[in-house]
Parts: sequence; structure tokens; C-alpha cells
Amino acid sequence: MTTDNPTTPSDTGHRYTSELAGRLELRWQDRWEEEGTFDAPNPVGDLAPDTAQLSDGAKYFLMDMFPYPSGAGLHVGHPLGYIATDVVGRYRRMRGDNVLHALGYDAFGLPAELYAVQTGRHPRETTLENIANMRRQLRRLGLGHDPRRSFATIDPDFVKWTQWIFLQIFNSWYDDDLNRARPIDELIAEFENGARDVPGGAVWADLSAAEREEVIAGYRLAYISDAPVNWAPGLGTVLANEEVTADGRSERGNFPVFKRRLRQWNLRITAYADRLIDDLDRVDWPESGKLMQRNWIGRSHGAQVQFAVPGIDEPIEVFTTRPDTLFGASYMVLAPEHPLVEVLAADAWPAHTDTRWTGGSATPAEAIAAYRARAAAKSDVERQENKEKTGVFTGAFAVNPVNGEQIPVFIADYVLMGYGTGAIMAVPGHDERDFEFAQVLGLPTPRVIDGEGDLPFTGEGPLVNSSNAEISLDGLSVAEAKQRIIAWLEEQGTGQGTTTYRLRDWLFSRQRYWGEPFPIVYDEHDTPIALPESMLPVELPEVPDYSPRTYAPDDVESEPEPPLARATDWVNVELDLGDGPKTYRRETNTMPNWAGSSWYELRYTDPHNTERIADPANERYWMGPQEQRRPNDPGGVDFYIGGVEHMVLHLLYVRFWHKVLFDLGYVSSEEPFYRLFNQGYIQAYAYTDARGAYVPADEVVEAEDGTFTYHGEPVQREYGKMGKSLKNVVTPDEMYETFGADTFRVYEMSMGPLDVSRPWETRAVVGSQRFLQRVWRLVVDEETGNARVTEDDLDSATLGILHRTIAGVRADMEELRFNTAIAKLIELTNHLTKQSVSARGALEPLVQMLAPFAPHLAEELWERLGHDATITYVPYPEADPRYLVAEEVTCVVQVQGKVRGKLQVSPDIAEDALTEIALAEPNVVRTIDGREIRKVIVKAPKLVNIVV
RNA sequence: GCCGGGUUGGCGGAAUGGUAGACGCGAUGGUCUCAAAAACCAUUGUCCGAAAGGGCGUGCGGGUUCGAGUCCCGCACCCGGCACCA
Repeated sequence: MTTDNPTTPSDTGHRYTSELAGRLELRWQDRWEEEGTFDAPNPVGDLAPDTAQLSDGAKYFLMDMFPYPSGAGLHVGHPLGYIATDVVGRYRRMRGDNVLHALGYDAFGLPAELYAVQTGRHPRETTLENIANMRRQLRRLGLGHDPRRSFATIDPDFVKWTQWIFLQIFNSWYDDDLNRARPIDELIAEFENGARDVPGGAVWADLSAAEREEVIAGYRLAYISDAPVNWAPGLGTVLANEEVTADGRSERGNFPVFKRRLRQWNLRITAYADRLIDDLDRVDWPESGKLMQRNWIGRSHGAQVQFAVPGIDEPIEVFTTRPDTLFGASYMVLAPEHPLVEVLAADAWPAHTDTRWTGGSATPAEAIAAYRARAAAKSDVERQENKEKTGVFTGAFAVNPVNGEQIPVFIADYVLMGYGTGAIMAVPGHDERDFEFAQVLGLPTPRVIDGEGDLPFTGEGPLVNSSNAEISLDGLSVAEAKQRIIAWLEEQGTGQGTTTYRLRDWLFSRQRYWGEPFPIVYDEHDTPIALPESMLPVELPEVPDYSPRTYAPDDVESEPEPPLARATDWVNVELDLGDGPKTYRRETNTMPNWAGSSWYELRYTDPHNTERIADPANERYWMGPQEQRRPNDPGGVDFYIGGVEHMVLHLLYVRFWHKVLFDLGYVSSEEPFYRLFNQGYIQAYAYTDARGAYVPADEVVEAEDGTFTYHGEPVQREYGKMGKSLKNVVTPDEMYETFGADTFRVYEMSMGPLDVSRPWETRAVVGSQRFLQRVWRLVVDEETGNARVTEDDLDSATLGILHRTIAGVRADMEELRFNTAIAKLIELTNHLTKQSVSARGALEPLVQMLAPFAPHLAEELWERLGHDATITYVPYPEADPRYLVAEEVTCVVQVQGKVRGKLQVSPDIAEDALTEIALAEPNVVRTIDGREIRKVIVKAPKLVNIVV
């Protein structure tokens, strides 16, 4: 529908059109780059200023979550967070802070590899192209980044340090007594000199090298284990727990995930469970986010209790959070896979065994085998779908340590091998799951806690029926009883207080090509050996095929086969690792995509350092604890913006690595991110036709009755993500073209609060453009292009509005309320426009306050107002309290809480005088209608409420 | 099921317990124009009324208060996380 507009007189180049905006935006972007406007100086190293000192301003380290350079390019939703951090950074610079803001790229990962598999092109090649494209799209936004500090995780220089950190983790162990990680050499020394007993009672000196390494592997923070892992045949790789959704599928690709026993690398994140929970109290994060991490780590306090089984050496060990209900334990359940099951299973059913307990089998062994086979055939999903309790009796009885009672031992799949000890004492009277099971199998349900309500009763109440010859819990509260019984169990040696976590160790190897190789080789005994730092980085070999072997998504029997295994020349390598040249075999798994993002915050502080991850002086300056600002400060990045979806994965991993590096003395900060903010998302509508196929959203029209049509055909509207396949993508490039980057930035910031998701609406963007055009017209004469500024004094109305705006906008900026800050700037602009104010005293502060949002326009206007230097470091306007008080305020007069009149009064009017005027207001008099006035509430000068 | 967050005009959203709907979009009317676009000006929660003014309005039901979108209790729905975790 577009027609070529003839050039009108007003279109001669002095109007703030998208075309003019684009011209001046490019000009300022070039100038910022040339002048290094956003370069942040370091205390030491190559980025330290030549002239000795840093500015005296406070440091402010600002970060966005690492972007993945997608081949699809950006849509308008992606820059939301980048614009917000840029606004913060520009505001802080005007507040005098030394701001560090840069952006790197998280460039290893599955999409690039999948694309490489499809096209045969090397993922490095396509990834670098994508990075270049994304850099171009983001540069056009006018972000105030320090370009010298940008990097990508695939840079060999970065990979080197990722591998180096892995080696530090590999060469460390967690000292539970000192509650920190220590170098593995110190552990070996303790074994050697006898300060620490070797587990299993062996003598260190008598062990072979391989045996010693096996012992040490039990301590290393990075270790290989042969344990059940999440195997996704459809992806051809194993996954961490965090990468598997609640319904048992891969987060990426949505493939079914199976539990398989496989030899894989793990990182001992569980050693840090307590600190990862406790230190959440020291950071400024959204409470909801902290909660997600606390829940994921899942710390629960309770007790381990040993139940003896007559005739068996080893007792059954259970974990319970309710040791207070021990007297109510009427049976036990082991997970089907529990190693003790074979040991304690009876040869035959005891006499009079309930037929519900036997599963119809002739012997316990048979029943167990049948039950196990059925459980193993079920995927995690099926296990969850069917929550009806099932189980079989083992034929064995265990002894309840508090009352000597013999209680039956079952196996049932509602007890999970992976949590606690894989065995429970069942208290059907006070646990819903145990109660259900007891109902199914006809087991007794004794009550040991009094209270209103039927069994199962999980509430609070005094203990009953809980005493033996030595101890009585009767009458105690749940909390008291827990304490008492734990003490008694410890005394008896049949149990102890303990803490259990839901968190598992981090499965750290993947069968992928496009990731960091492990700096590990194996010798002839299959012992993993760390490569020396001098051999880093270990670079990826060229391979003919980038794909791991993938299988049918439900092929449970399949085996992982990493692509690097096929690079045999690379895998088998001759090295001299101190015992002369020998042939070694390289590790063929690669690190997960989370590796690079687990430490990248540190690299921004010293991106080119070849000797260390970052010089301690630089790390300390940008990230060190700020004790003078807040007590017990863990340090970290001052402000980090990103999406909630990284709350559990990335943010748990990065905190873990940071703490390891802290323990080993490489960093001074205990937490990577002091303040975290989760931004919302820009959502979009998508439309499907009668067949359910997506139709281009920008060609859908809304009818009068609120329905939607595409080419005359009715379509269904849905709301959600923006995406290529949904045919509803709007790109920043389109916005630059149609409106300019400043308009786009202002629109995104004015749409609503930063943490709330909201729908994109292209046609609403014009409102922001109109606003910027009005600002432009205040400063520039559209006919001549000259500045219109005058040196007039401000009238009192303008003074008042200006200073109230400054005060309000400043407060909004501090609290990230950019939408209301912009609204206030629009109000000021509208006032100046209506009153035709062109006084410098009003225009300059407006331009200054606009600068964080529309930096190019602000620079241009600042220059036209007669300033040579960039507006970036011009101090932010300050409100003069003298002008904050209006000459007149509106007083609302209410009768019975309803507004019946308004008065213009002086702000310092006395209450009596105000009451008098209010009672005289004609409409108020009419409403009162002669009724008796019972009470008058006066909040001078804003409100009078008359109660009749 | 458990935990967390939310529900305000046609739409996005504003509101220290004190004028509900700032600001913006859209819509309607107007200025300019041969015309259109752009820009600018005005109106715009809803109902009654010519107007003055009034009734009703922040998911639903109660409560506290002179006064509640805001505080308390109960409920519905939506979004997110976890889910047989002992």
C-alpha cells in the first residue's frame, strides 16, 4: 500500500525521520568506536590507563547473560535485556561510576553442530559468521559496550582457560572439616604421612599407583563414575539432571531420556550444596529465583537409622526427616534396585503370608525378580504416570530399634534408589505414600501423633504411643521429639542426625563434537591423567562427521558413541608426561555447553591475560567484596540481567565454579553475581489456519467483531514465543529501518516493567517516534536545521515541572522503572512543547535525562546545543528542592469517602483553614444536605474527608 | 499435590492506605492539504443526563478502615518451578 511520497517542503532533511535518525545513529556509533567512549580502564595490565590512575568513581560491573549466536539472527525480543543493561550503564556513567559493560558469545553448542551435520560446513566457520551477524545487529542498537573485552567461548585462548579450570577442579578435593576445596597434593600428603586414614583401611605405601589413583578419584571434584545417567538416544548424548524436564525428556529437542549405567565424568557439586544454599542469603536476587535454587538443591534435615535384620550382618540403613515417628514405623521399603535385597530375601514365604504381599509368586526370589523386571521396563515417564502403589514382600523382617518389634521388609518402586539411602522406614499413620501402600497391602497404621484429623495425619501434635523402657517421647512436640530421639539413637549407636540433598553431582561429559575437549589422557591402566598447563589448549581435531551416532529416540539398548572417537590419529597420541614418551589415549567426550558460561564473568575483567584467568588486581577491583558498602559482602558482578530459565542450570553451575576458584585462591569474590534481575520476555501472537498451519502474522487482519482473518479466511490466534516456524518474527533490522534504533530502544523500555512479559505490537512503536520527534523539534528548527535554544530564564511553572521530573526520573532510574521514567519525560516534553519553551535551562536537562534511552539523539542534540564532548559522562541532572514544592496543589474534598469537590490551595495551608474552605464548597454543601457532620479527616493539603 | 508469581479500559500499562486508569497504542472528531500520508489539536472506563451532576466500576465472596486496586480471611482462574525426594 506504500506509495512514493513526493518531497514536501518540510521533508528537506531537518525533520527527525527514520532516515535522519539512521544517519545520525551511524555517525555517533562510529564516533563512539573511534574515541573508545565506553572503554573501561583496568587497574593493571593491557587495559590499564597510561595515566596512572582510575577515576575516583565507584566501579560498576554490569553484565547480560551470554548470548548464543543463533543462525536465525535476532528478533525484537532478544535486545530487551541488552537495552536495559545499556540504559543502566549509561545512567551509571552519568552518575560518575566507572562502568564495565561488554558482551561475549557463548558459541559452543548443539545448534551449530546440527547445522554442521546438515551442511557439512565446519561449525567454527558458521558460528563465526553468526557472531559477525549478531555483532552487526547489536552495534546498530547503539550499545555502550567496551569492544576490547568481547570474546567467544570457542576462541582457543578462552578454551585454554576453560580447560585450565577443569584441571584445577580435577586436581582438588573437598575438605569437609575446613569446608573448602584444597589441592589434591595436600590430600596425598596426608595419606602419605598418615594424618588421614586411607578409606577401607589400606596402607598407602602398599598400594599400587593405579590403586592410589582409585582412592584419590573418590575425592577429586572431577571424577569418572560408572553410574546410572540420563541417556537420550535420539540426541546421541547423555545429559545432566538439570537438562532433563520433569516429564523425563531432554530440555533440548524433547527426546525421551532413559537411565543407563555408563562411565562418565562428574563434577562434585554436591560438596558445595550447603554453601550454595547458605550464600543465597548474601546476594541480592529475586526471592523466587533463590527459592528455585533452594528447591533444586533440596536440603532436608533428618536422621539415618539402622534397622538390624536377624541373621544378616549388615543392617538396613534408612533416611527419614521424621525420626520422631519412629515408634509408628510398621514396615520397611527398599528400592527395587537396592543392593541389600538379594542378601536379605528369604528362601520361602513365612507361614500365613498375606497373598497381597507375594505378587502371586511361589517364593520371595521369584516375586522380587518379577517385580524388578516390571520396574526396569518402565521409563521414568511411565513410573510417574502410574502412581498406584505396588510392591512385594522380601520374606524378611527387620527390627525397629526403638521397640524391638519385627516389621516386614518390602520392595516397592515408590522408593527411589537415588535419594537418601534408597530405603525407608514406613510410617503409614503419618505419611500419605506409606498410608496408600499400607492400604493396598493390608498393613497396620498405628498412630503416634495426636491431633484432629484422620490418618494419614501429617500435621503437628503431641506424640503418643511412643515410649520404651529407656525413653519416652509421649507429650512432646514434633520438634522436641526429633531432637530427643536423635540424641537417643546416637547414644545407642543405631542412628545419627544427618542432612540429605536432592542435588546430584553434575554430569559433565557429552558425546558431542562442538564443545571443549577434556585436557585428559588415559594410560595403559585406563587411569585418567591431567595434561600439563603447557599443553593447553587441547584443540578439536578435524573430523569427517560432526555427529555422534544417534538412534531411534526410544532405543534403550543403544550405546553413546562420541564423534571424537573416530579421529583415531588424534585420540592415540604420543606424549612425554614425565616418564618419557609413551602412547596415551585421549578423552573423546567433550564438555557440556555450560562450561564456558561457568566462568566467563571473570574473563571480562581481564580478557587478554595470557598468564592467568584474570589478574587478581583486576578481579578484585571489579568483583571483590565491597565491605565498605555492605557487610559480609560476597562480591561479584554488580548487576546481572537475564532470563529465569537459567536460574537452575547456568546460575547453579557458575556459582559452583566460582566457589571452587575462590577456595583455591584464584579469585577474591565468593559469589559471581551480587545482584541478579530476571527480565520478562517479549511475546507475540501467532495465527493458524483451518488446517492448523501457521500463516504470516503480519498479514492477518482483525475484524470488527474481534476475530482474525488471513486473506479472507478465518484464523485462530495464539499467544507465545516469537519464532521462525510460527511466522511471527519481527526483527530489530526492520525497526532500525522503519523507526531508527533510538525509537526502538525507547519503545522497548516504555512497554512496561522490565520483569514482566508482554506482547509485541509494531503499530504502537510510532508513539515513541512521535515523542522523540517532539524532543527534536524543541531543539532544532525543522525549517532551517538551526538550534532554537535561547538563554531565557524559566518561568515558575516550567521550573516546577522540570525539577519534579528530575526528582521522579532519578528515583525511577534507581529502581529500574524505565517505563514510568519515560512517561515523565514525555510529560515534560509535552509541557515544553505546549508552552513553546526553548530555554537552555529546560532543554539541556531533558536531553541529559533522555540520553540513557535515546543516546544517539541525545548526543546529536547535545552537540547542537553547543557542546563538543560526548554526553556520556555529563553529570546527571539534580533536582533543586526549592522548586519541588508546587505553588498550588489540588485538594480533594470527599464526603463519605467519595470525591465531591476539588480545591486549588496553597501547599502550606493550615488544617483549620482548609476544613473551612472545604465545608463551604457548593457541591459538598449540597451532598451533605444538612446532615450532621460526625468527623472531618484532614490530610493537608491534599485531602479532606467529611463523615456524616 | 506442594511452592512461587499474577488477574486494573478495546490493547500495553500507571497509581507512599487518600482524585483509579499517568504515559502510550487504537478509536472518534478537527486543523493543514486539490487529496492522501505525516504532523499537530481535542475527546475517549461504563451507564443515565442537553448540561450541571449522578449511579456503577481494579477476577469472585467476606472483613478491617473515615477511606481499600493497595491490608486481612476464603475462593476461582492464568503463568512458572518442583513432583512417590521419605
